[in-house]
Amino acid sequence: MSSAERKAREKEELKALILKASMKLFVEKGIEQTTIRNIADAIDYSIGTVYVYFKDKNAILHALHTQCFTELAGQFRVLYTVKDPMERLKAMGKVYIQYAMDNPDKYDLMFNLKEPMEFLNDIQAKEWDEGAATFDVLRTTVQECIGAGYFKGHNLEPLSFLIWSCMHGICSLEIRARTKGVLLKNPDTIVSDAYNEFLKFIEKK
Amino acid sequence: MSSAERKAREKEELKALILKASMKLFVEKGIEQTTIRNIADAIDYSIGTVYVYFKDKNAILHALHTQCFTELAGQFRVLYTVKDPMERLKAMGKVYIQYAMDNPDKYDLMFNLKEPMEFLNDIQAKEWDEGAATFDVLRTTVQECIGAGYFKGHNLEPLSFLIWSCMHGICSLEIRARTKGVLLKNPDTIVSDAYNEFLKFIEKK
DNA sequence: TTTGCGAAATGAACAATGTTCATTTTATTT
DNA sequence: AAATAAAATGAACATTGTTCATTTCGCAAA
Repeated sequence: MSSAERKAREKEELKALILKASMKLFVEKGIEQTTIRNIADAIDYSIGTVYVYFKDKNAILHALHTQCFTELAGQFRVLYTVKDPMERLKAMGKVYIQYAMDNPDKYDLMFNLKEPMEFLNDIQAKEWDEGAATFDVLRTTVQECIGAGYFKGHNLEPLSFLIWSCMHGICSLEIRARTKGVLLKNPDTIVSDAYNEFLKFIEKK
Repeated sequence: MSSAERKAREKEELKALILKASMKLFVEKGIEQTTIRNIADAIDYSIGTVYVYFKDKNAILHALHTQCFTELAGQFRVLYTVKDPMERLKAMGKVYIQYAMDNPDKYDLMFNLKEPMEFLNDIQAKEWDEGAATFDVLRTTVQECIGAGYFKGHNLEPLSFLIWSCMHGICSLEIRARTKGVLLKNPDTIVSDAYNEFLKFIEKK
């Protein structure tokens, strides 16, 4: 049975190789500009082989999407050591923004992916479960902040959503502005400056 | 000279017709799924004609992009009657969110458009000038709010950006969640609920 | 009315892409 | 060594954006 095991492992490895090359090309040239032929070339396999391992181009996007969410969730793990909830909340924001700024293309893939519909019905849940899990971490932290006397008069669910929206909005607008090369008075510091403004709102007891 | 004038007018009309049909198809079937042939069919002209009036598919996207920003700017015009700056700021948020919720596909077009690069160098400025102009209106309002005693200890530029980010984040996440059909505990009211949380932060003097 | 000319419209043709599948190659077992 | 299963292949197809030589049209001049 060891040969079967090796085969299974090799299959996984090739699958991972395809994903790695795809991500590289997506980041380099953009999703639209990356063709299956490009991917196949990059890993020295034929076009058909790519289709043996992934149903279609969307399946690749899909897998990378999940991968990115898992990666971000991983970044959040360091926060479990931060006991004070407000400190943790602030750190979460920093980590989130840092991830988006370090990986603008991945962030784009995570949130701005134009999903060609059918995978809605298909596997739908999986990759957004990762997103939902991350949101749970945020909600819990906000809950603890409320317990510690912050956010008086606010409601947990919409407040958590608002906080996520703020972070997402900052990252989304910044990335968009960066790739277009337009507006924004202080492009270098606007993100951290905006984040500081955000802190002034949430820190008040 | 009247025939020349009429010809010029007819050209503009056909151009507008192409844009109208394109927008309809984009909203109906999505940008990727809308082909030049579809557009040509919809207006009973040939493929080539579309290319007589627009350099390529991107030029069409581009024109619609500008059109949407102009439309949103138009919605803001009602706000000029609101004297109190904080009331105006709150109303701006409402109008912004309303526009995004009423026209999710247009909003997507405005902010999530994957621009195939060259138009970066080309006409770049134009369509984002609309965005910049809108941002100016926001900044001015925030400035007046500060003058009225709000936002003590905050800085105008990053604060304005943060406020825009909040609104954009709310709309962006909601639209994304809606088209995927996932997460969010109270999908029906989450946007207005989050907006209300937002108000609690900014209303404090 | 007829003719001529410039502008507008056309659609066949091309290159590039995602995708399929019958065939070939490779690996494993008998 | 032969047989069988698995994996890899790339030619072929449908669809797309795009181009351009050709045709059609509108209108002023003869």
